[in-house]
Amino acid sequence: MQRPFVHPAIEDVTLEGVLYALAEPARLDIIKRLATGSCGMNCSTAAPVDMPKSTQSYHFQILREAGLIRSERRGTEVVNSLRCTEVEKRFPGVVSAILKASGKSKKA
Amino acid sequence: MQRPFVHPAIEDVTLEGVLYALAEPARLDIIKRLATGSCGMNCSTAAPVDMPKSTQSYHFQILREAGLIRSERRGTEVVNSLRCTEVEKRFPGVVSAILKASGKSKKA
DNA sequence: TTAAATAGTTCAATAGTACCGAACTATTGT
DNA sequence: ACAATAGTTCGGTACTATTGAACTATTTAA
Repeated sequence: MQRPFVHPAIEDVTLEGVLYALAEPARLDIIKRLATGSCGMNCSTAAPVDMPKSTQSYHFQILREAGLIRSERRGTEVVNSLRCTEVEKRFPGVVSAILKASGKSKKA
Repeated sequence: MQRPFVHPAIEDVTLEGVLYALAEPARLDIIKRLATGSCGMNCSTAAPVDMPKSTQSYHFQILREAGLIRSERRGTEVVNSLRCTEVEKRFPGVVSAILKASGKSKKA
């Protein structure tokens, strides 16, 4: 039996959970990818290329439970979309500043 | 022999490191405490009350290596201060938005 | 100048979390 | 009904966090 996806209500979303989720480069990557496209993406498309499916699944679960994404099954795939508007209202500037900063790399 | 404190140059500070450091509630707590006082604080003062010293030391090291604080020995104690201005210039809005958001708690 | 007090660091062992292959579930198309 | 596709769950291994005990650094006082 597969458990249905759990999405916390926006008022139950915690800053700790959001930061924890975004602190992992692979997960921040997923969020960045979702942020570029305007529509939802399936897991394989949103995740880094050579990441094992079980690891993908794990990271999507963390992002979902942190309140950053919404996942819904559409046929054989699971479509993931950002909950940016809600999260931005709850913690103004946090996710947007992180996304903006995420382009920067270490200078050589 | 005790190793001297290591402080990364601001251009070597990574978003990943900053988020990782702040994703831990104990460490965010330390940063919040340092942000309220305008001057530096020793480790015991800045850390949560009943945290063992070895754990304190570990967390301060993470914050230091992430580039969020500067630590310097002053007599028997180590004075820690924020590197907010620098970090804010490198990743505009990130730390300030997190600090602003950090007051919010789950609704009952 | 040594001894005690204070403040923090380091070490090493244990406890907890992440990662990923293998097996499983759900849905669609033939 | 069967194969294909997309993702989930399980369980073992590998990594990370936490902490008591021992150590280091500095100051103060005898």
